Amino acid sequence: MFNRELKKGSIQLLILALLENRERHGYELGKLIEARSGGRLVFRLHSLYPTLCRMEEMGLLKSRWVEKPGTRRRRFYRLTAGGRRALERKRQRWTQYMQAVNQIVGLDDA
Amino acid sequence: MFNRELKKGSIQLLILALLENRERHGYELGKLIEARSGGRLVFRLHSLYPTLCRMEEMGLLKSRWVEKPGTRRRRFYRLTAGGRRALERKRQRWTQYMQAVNQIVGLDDA
DNA sequence: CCAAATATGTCGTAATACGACCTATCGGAG
DNA sequence: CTCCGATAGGTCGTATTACGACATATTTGG
Repeated sequence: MFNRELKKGSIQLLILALLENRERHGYELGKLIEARSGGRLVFRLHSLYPTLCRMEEMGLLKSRWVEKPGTRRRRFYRLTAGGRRALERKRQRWTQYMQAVNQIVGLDDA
Repeated sequence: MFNRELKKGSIQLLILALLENRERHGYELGKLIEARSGGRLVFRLHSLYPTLCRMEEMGLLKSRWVEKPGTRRRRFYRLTAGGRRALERKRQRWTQYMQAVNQIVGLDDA
């Protein structure tokens, strides 16, 4: 629904926020973003996986494989200490960015 | 100040909004964005010029050279009818996008 | 006279979301 | 039983786009 370029830069914030309280796997993250935005914000799964990989390399996430009989294997991600700090930083940046754009575009409140 | 990726996708909205009521030239647009965001949002001029060019090709803007004695030549841009429609569309998209992200990230209001 | 601000532009790079494509398992409908 | 959709993970190449480096020219102020 949204412009591809508009979505750039927010995906990491979204992932970090969804992992704040519990560990989740990639597919779940994609579905959650779609559900919580009322279907308006959709990230393709094949966009999420490379991003998760990158974020693990950056030290923001830690993953582990979980294999249970009766279910397919899943890779669960959880926040590291660095990821938690990044979440706070990105939340602030996002808020300030929103305010800056709104000030110029002439939207007082969303 | 902001992440490069975060800024992608909003520059066209900003330009269209600033041109809503009067024509302006490129340098002025850059300075205005910086000033109105309190210096927080800065787009380099050499990012603006190609964007303005693209937007003119897309039919959103119309430009004209203005040469006055005593000043350098400037290229002024103004909105076309299509640009005006694009502004409304992008304003709505931006608002909805903001709401979707905030819903997931857990920010109630900016 | 020289520096800074004004004013516009080109070229190559990096980041990243997506489309196309691939693999595999599970539950339910036919 | 078979096929399909949902679940679950992944690779590779492409398009978009903001930026850094670089180039150019004029005007104003110290």
